[in-house]
Amino acid sequence: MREVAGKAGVSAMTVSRVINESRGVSEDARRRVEAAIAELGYVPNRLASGLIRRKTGAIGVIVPDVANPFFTLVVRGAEEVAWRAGYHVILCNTQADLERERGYLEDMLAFQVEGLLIAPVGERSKPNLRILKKNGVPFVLIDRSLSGYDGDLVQGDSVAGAQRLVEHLIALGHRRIGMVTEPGEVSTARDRGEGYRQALEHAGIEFRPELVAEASAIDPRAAHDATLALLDLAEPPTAIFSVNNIAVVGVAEAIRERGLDVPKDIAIVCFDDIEHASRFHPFLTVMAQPAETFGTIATQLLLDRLAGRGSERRRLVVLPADFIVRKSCGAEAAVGV
Amino acid sequence: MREVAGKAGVSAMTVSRVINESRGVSEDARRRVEAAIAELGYVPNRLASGLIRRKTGAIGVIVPDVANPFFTLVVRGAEEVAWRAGYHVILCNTQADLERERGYLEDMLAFQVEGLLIAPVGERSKPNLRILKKNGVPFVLIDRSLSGYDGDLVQGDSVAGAQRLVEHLIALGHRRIGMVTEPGEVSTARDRGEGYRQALEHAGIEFRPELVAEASAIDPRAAHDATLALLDLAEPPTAIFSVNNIAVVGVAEAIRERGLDVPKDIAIVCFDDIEHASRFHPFLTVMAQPAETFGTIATQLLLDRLAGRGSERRRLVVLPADFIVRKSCGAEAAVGV
DNA sequence: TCGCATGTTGGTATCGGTACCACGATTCCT
DNA sequence: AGGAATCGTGGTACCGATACCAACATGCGA
Repeated sequence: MREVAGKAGVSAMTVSRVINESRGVSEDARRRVEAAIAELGYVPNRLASGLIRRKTGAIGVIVPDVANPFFTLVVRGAEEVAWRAGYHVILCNTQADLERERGYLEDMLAFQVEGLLIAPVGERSKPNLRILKKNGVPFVLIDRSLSGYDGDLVQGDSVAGAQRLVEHLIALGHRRIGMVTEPGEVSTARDRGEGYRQALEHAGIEFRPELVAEASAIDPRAAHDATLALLDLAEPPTAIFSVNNIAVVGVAEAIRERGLDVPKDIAIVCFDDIEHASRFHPFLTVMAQPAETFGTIATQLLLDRLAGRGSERRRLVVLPADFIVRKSCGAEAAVGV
Repeated sequence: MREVAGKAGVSAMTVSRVINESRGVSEDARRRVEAAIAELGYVPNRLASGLIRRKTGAIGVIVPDVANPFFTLVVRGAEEVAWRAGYHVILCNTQADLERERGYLEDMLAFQVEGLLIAPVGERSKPNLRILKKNGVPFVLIDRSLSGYDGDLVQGDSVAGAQRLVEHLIALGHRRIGMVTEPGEVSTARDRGEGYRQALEHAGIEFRPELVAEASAIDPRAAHDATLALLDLAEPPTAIFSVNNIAVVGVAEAIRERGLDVPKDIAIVCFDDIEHASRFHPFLTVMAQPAETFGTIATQLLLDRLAGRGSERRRLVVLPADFIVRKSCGAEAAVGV
């Protein structure tokens, strides 16, 4: 920087003013400085300015798995909005591991990010979030809530969505409906289970615990194993509701392994669409969540807070999902809400 | 930090030593400092330490589209290796836009990242990379090369892979084989086109330019339009080779739109697998690239350079793809190389 | 007993910018 | 014309950590 100042025949202060486009610089001086910057290929050091201004222009996004199509889109949406607002995204992938989540949170603080978007691993993430509170860094939860959490949150309507999917199965005549779910510490899994139960109850069908198989992790393989357990019951289900798009991959593999045909032998529905898969081969009946919108809105909420425009109160955004009927249940293809 | 020092009854220097685990601190002092850190929830400021040490512990990853399953996996692989080495990943999404690419590159420099992984937009990215050279920041290209580039590079064997796919189609009796490709400024598109031509040549089939449709962008919609042009030819192709997994989504949509059946009426092959889609519904015959490995190896190369372990010469890694025969060509399913 | 190596600690300058204040030169007002 | 307001500019301290050096206590060998 001093080099630039020397070349332009001005002081470092004036260079700083030019970079930050603050007024109070003569046209003449500005031109000389800009010429010097271009010639030297000078790029200002954000660490230094961030240090004194306490603004880094970076926000952190922490998700369990970027390779999950849902979170991929969330990240893309977040990145898009952040970019427009002049912010950068530092992406962290926790692999659904609490220790890593904690490590990343601390590191984000160390990097002085101005705020965070977080899809927490689960209930046990609470102590991790407390670190944030303690350091006064604003954050917005995405997709998953935590019991007792009262901050900003963007989530889908898991209860209603799950209910709608199961009602669809019931309307097609299914009575033994299985559910493949993920660990109960994830709020969406709990909510979708609740929707599943409500649908059964409204239809006067008894809830049977043995028809709910909990996968040990958010992973197709775990869902695959859970599905096999359902299929090997004395009275296997005639339809399966998969808690999300990752699990449904394992569900399909297990069904294929048992030589069954979808939808002839068994019907499938699931939460979350599989973007490219469904365009390539529209087959699965799903509740499609507007994943990218999760990212854009959450980022918007965060940016509002950073700009001091956020209201005092918490802001809770619930995004509805689209019910898309395709072929995996044998029903006539049609689109409804 | 001074607060911690005060609480522990030592100087800031000693606190710094404890944080950095450097020796020369008594057990007694160390314990007091650690207690103070825990009690105050103190997190060291990386900006400040980065400023003086000229090490930020961050690397940048710049890709055209994180939502592309290939790059998603690349990012996951990179993040994984970086994390193990104590580095963080700052993710940038250029949307295949040159201006954004340039903006991100400058911003990464401003953030003082120690190195970069880049999948460049295309040939026109060269001036952007020159900025990096000028500032002496090491970087590794991923997936795509640039003519005349002589730095580190991790890429797939596009020529051989494409050739293998087209040979498969020829072996099944196809003679009019179309190709849906992307803009020629992307090296992989050029290489795959080359493989396509070689396969035809070896089989004594004349290369017909009208059977190659170039999509205007890396986007299913553009590929869709290009495919329609092929299907509406007086003599449409009996098979289509799609340049990648994103394009094939548009290809399939166009084929469906024309009321054709795959593989009965037309065969499809493509480069890159669609991870979740292929597990859910194994259908498409593809050359599956080890995308995650692209990320891990590229990051490893970069880390080597950062540690000064990189050799003087460029390092070029070419990863072979797996040929996976499924149902989209009507051939018997089998796995080969 | 002295000199010196070793181990522990604190002081000071510094990384590269920016906030804040001060200063001289204009311009404008009454 | 004299004073105030405005503009352009530079000087200095400082953000929070670390490199480097100096200072001190201790223990050892000669």
